[in-house]
Amino acid sequence: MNFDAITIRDIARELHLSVSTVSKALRDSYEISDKTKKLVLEYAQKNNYRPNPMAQSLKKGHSKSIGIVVSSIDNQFFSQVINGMESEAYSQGYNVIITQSHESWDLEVQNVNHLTHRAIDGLLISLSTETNDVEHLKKLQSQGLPIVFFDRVSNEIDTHKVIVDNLKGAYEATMHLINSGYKHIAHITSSAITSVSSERLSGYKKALEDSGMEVDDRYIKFCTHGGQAMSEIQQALQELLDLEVKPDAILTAWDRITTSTLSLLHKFNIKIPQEIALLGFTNTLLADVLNPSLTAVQQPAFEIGRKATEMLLSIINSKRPVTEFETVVLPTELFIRNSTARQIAVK
Amino acid sequence: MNFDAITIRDIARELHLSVSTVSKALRDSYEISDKTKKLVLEYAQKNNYRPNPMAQSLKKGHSKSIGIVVSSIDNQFFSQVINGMESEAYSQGYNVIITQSHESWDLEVQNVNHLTHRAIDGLLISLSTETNDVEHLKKLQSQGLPIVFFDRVSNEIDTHKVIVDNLKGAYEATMHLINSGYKHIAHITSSAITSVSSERLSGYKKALEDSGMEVDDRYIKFCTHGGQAMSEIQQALQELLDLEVKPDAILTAWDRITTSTLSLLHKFNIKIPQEIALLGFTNTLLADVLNPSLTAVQQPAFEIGRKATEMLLSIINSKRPVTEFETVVLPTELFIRNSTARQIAVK
DNA sequence: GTGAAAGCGCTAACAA
DNA sequence: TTGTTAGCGCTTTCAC
Repeated sequence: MNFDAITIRDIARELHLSVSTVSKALRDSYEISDKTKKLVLEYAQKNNYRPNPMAQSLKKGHSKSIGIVVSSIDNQFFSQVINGMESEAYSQGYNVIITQSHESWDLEVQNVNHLTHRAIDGLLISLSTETNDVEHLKKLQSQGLPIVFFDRVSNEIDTHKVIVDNLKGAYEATMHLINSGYKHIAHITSSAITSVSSERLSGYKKALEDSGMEVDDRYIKFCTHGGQAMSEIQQALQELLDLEVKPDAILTAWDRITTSTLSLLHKFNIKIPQEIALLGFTNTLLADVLNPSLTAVQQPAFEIGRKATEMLLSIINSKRPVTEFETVVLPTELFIRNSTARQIAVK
Repeated sequence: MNFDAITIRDIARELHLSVSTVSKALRDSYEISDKTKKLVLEYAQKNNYRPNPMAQSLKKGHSKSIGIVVSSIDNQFFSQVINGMESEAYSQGYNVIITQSHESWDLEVQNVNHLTHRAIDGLLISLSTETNDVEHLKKLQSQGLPIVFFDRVSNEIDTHKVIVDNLKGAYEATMHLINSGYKHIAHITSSAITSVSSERLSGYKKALEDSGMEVDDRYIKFCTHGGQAMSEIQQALQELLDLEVKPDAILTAWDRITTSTLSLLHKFNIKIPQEIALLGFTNTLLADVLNPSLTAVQQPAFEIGRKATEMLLSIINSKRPVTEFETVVLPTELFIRNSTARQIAVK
């Protein structure tokens, strides 16, 4: 299969002009006479000429597009983030290329390599759960690729970052559970490697400690694959249910873990919140219509994406190397719904 | 900001070799001695050489990547479709570039133009709700860009297509409602322009007719923006509720309309299914844990994506122009849950 | 086994 | 106002 698209050269030949004249006419250069411009433009139009973006990029040294790596787009948090990114990027004349790591380090590396270097002018990335080793990103950065982290960041790399106040978000969430009277609050999170998990874990612990409650490791479960597999979460949950004192509330730290836990509690026929209350980090638009409606810690996803992109573009457009980096911390918001409603004793 | 990445030329200069030798060594050509290969490879490795994909694409005439246009990735149906596409594409050494039209014709055209021509080797597209005019696609196709439609197709363009049996899906869904005893079944769908909507509408009508029930246009509501705006759906719903005989069941034809309708019914404090039953097309993974659990027509999204990609790649890899096109029709599946459960009269 | 050179489609400095 | 030319980084024939 090959293209029979016309090139600038074809136009030049046909019109008995030089390629440069055509090129300039097409770009409406002041050097070219109106008559020639008109001629060229009309011919181009008629023959449906389109510049070859690759040749343009190669020539100009940039592609006017930025790469995005997220773990999974079927996570409303990330799709909202991406909407924010698109919005900012488009407004500045950039396009975005979206790829998914599916929480796998291998795929992350593969995607980054594809997007790599010059094919994109900059990279927006949220690390996969598995990612521990960020050498692939360090190298790219040292080669001059502007990178901005959002959500799951690495502290081994110095660059702009956009995160939320995970500690506070988890703290407030846990406090809400404590204040509602729950006594045995479990925490299901992903791998402790990620910045996000460890901060949320700290918030959870701090709330317990500040309330004079004991932090019991048996109530903390890690899903190292980020809960991509239901089985992983099922096992974590089963272990919690097998404890001599079952938890009466669960704080889930990740979008997918939250929704999966909800599904599993249904499957196990456990009443929420009567038997176990559930409070989760999630950006699903359906929180209100879940059964029960879900108390949730929500992140300003669109703004995260918008801000990260704005920062990335500022690096890209900077005349000189940027060496001063900034970390923007946005607030989370707690929406209280029925899944944590303390039951009034029914007589 | 500019890159100081090394090129094949730098390696050649440093190693006192020619560019062509380096190029060949890098590609492990049989012409090059092991010694030289080793030398080049090591140097490249050490200095973290990466080929410039744009130059490669320009030279080779293809980019090994395919473009995807969907209306919105925060729709589980599309994210599942995309997963299927990625899966097939990766297995054949292709990458995917995802863009969103947000149900807007303008954005669709803009995205297609960006992905356009040579920057991608082929296009997978589901039309936006607004899209009526497909000239932009016709032109591209006539220039040789392989295009495969999925989900929302255009019958003005002759190419491979992957769809589901929308008529049957809607027919069975409506039949389920009828058989459950519902008498006044409303239908909320998007713009009738799209193939999908009109087929589903036909299925709905056919079921009513086959059951000897009257098709009443007042019970059919169109959301021309695909339900992107909640207000649109709210108005449709309000009009249904204002009818002298309120519907006792609603069939929603689109993912977003389904979930929004559910939210609105909650907001209006309408009991589902007691007052109004709800049955919708949706691929959300949360159908089981919604309140109430949602009877849904689900599409084989992953397979749609996989199949469409397989077909696209077959065109791309075809030696000669493909002129025989095929439309694959996959089945939908009806999952019966509580949102349509006929109430046993409680004494 | 290695290298010179042409060219993918486009842009832009410089000539005419 | 128009044309010539030299690349952008890479691949690939064809010489040596």
